[in-house]
Amino acid sequence: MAQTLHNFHFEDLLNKHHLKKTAPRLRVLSMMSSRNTATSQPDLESVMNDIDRVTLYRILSAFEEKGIIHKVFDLNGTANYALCTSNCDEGHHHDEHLHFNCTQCKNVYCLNDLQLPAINLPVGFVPQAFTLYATGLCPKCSKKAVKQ
Amino acid sequence: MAQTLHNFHFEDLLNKHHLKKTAPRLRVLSMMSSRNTATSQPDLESVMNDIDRVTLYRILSAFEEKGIIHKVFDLNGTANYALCTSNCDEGHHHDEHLHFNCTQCKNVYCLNDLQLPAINLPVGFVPQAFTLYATGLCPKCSKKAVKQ
DNA sequence: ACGTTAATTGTAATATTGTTGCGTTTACAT
DNA sequence: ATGTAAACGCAACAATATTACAATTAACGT
Ligand SMILES: [Mn+2]
Ligand SMILES: [Mn+2]
Ligand SMILES: [Zn+2]
Ligand SMILES: [Zn+2]
Repeated sequence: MAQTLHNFHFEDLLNKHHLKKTAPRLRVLSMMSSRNTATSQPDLESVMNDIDRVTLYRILSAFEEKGIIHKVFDLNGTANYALCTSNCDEGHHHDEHLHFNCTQCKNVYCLNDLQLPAINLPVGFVPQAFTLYATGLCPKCSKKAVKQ
Repeated sequence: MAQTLHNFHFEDLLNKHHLKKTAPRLRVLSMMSSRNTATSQPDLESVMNDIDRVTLYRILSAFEEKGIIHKVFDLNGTANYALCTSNCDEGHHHDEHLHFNCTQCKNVYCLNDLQLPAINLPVGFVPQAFTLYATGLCPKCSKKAVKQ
């Protein structure tokens, strides 16, 4: 998100979901909103190395359950987390956008604006949610590739 | 695959890729071809508990590299493996089909016949491959749901 | 302000998944 | 039959995730 988000936004967000405003939670929200790509669990852990690992896992699963963030696995099966932009409710996510995983920088981009085309499944399959994944080069890495 | 595949098919397959025909490899191929869903790493490990874990990992990554199988992460980030049906080459996969993950039985189905619609990405993103994921109820589980 | 309490965090222990190094075995080409 | 590279088994380790429980603290009513 290029937009600067302020702490009281996060505090409101936590309030709304009946979650206590704690330092670790605010820091996680702040870190994730300061990036334009999803944040991997290893990243989160190394940046917030003063916060206990278990606490981080609990914060992440609480946020995910409340519909504040959503989880995406990248090419290597690593968990990445990004703020939900759509109005995701407790237990019901609506993050049916494209996830672009750059093979160079490994970043995962949420392309929220890209709406999925209609899919019709074989008989018997009852879909609940779709996600489209793409791999390739992100704008930064494709630019670099041209220069060389 | 409902079709019964015979051992000599697997032996030919291994030959083609310059892989030695060993008992563990043949058993992995046999197990995977006997199922109509992808096989999870935990499943593989518990069924083949007499084969060393490391050997299984090495077989899986060799097969994946050769384009014999492809890897899919399910909802929980667990690795699942399925035989490639498209002509996948060494290092180049073409498994751009839909992966359906049943929320009930947790099985991952490769819906090979379902071709992906065209997607146009924002400027700068250079795609290499796409995968479409869906979650929901598979035919078996949706049938059970109706009965209750 | 202050005390109460449920929610949250920290700590330790454990489980699961995946990797690396190395010695032994074996498939297969000659 | 024999030599050899490939594959396997074993041990040790690394990374990721979960559980149980004790200590702390944010939020609430007074
Ligand atoms: Mn996303
Ligand atoms: Mn598949
Ligand atoms: Zn990139
Ligand atoms: Zn099912």
